[in-house]
Amino acid sequence: MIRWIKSHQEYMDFMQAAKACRTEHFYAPTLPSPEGLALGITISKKVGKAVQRNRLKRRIKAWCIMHPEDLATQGRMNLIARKGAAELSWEQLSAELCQLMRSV
RNA sequence: GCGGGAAGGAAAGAUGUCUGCUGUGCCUUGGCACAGAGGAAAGUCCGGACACCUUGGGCAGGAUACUUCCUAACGGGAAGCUGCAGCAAUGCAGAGCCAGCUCCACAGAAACAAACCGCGUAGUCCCAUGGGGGCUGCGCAAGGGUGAAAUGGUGGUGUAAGAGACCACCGGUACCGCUGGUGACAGCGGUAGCCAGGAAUGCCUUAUCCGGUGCAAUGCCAAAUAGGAAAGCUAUGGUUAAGCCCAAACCGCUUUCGGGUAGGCAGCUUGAGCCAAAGCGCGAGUUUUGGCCCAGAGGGAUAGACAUCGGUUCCGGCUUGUCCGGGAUUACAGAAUCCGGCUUAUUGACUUCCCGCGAAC
RNA sequence: GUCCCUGUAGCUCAGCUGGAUAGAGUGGCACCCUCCGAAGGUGAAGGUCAGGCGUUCGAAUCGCCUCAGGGACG
Repeated sequence: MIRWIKSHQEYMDFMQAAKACRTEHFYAPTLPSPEGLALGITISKKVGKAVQRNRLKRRIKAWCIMHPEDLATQGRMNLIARKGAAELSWEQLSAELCQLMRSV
């Protein structure tokens, strides 16, 4: 079961993250954690306007629910979207997320 | 048919499968039922409701500006008035330079109460028949030239030369009277030479309105703790949420350092609400009656993927049309306390009305 | 939520109490200098003054409305 990170303080912990993975449109710092998997999503205003940011967040959430076999079993991760991520199609997005999760 | 102009509404998708989210209700406590973004939710350009701030007053400051009306209010809207643009439909603009100050570059004599050239004339000197020229002084706004702008135009009287100095007509301005209109104003008649500028989206004047801060307002519960330290101002002082002052009230106030907590509930959606009919009003609107309940998140839900059918457009086929196949595209954009406007963004279209020109009848 | 600032040559900025031609540095271009470069010198080009409307005789400058970018506070 995925736990979504919601508090501001927990997001600030990722400033000190040692390990990080990156692809063309995403940057994901990770932290070790004893309990199960925890995911956070960060999309800044540089990515697009409010409609595009909301749609990208919903798509990432939906992909994580549909592909639990690709995700790690434990650890904390913050998915930060970079410029251009809102223009990706569904196939491109899932391919990039697959690549990101395998490199963890 | 061509060209132009104005107004308006609706928001381009529909269905199914799988996987999910938020709220409310129900009970067997994890299932079911119902509901779940917009016309602009946006920009934050205005106006309010609501909440808090010991109190009262003044100045300062801000906003608006033809008239009447609508509205809770408005810088919004409706109907008109005047001016300008346009053949017209129509569009755009709107207090006051007879209170004071300031500015009007360059050019020009002069940019506000003006003499450079010029037109006249008195004295004097020179050449000297008439007359011409120089210097000093005075009168003159007709002509020239400059400029965006130089004191209304035409004709006459008048004069040394001229001039609204005076006269006639025309144009403007101010005032008076009558008529129409709630009013801005319009029409008619009369009087006055009054006719010496422009800029208040320059300072400003006049009239009207405005206290400040904002739902992270504010209230309650829970948790935590050190009512701590230093510096400054101190009763002719300080504070009273704001630039200043006064009154009244109160006795501490300001800055820095250090420590703690950063959870929950309410506010939070029944409202200047929406729909329909009837009445009133040219209209913006408003009154009555009946019906309805229509998002409430809090790292922020309202969806993601796939399939089918559509819309628009492009390419190909031939069986040329309510055809078949393939590709692209399917706007702008996401509630955050809530309303009333304004402004901006917007795909493909649609509806209604008006004006001009041309043709036919 | 409440506010503030900025927009001028490819880049960094002046000019902002209206006055005509919008400047400076730097970069790019051409030429000179040198055996060749660098440095230096000379010359020309390059602008919708973010956009629109208005005020004025005249607007980069004043007023209003938009657009874009950046920032502050709790």
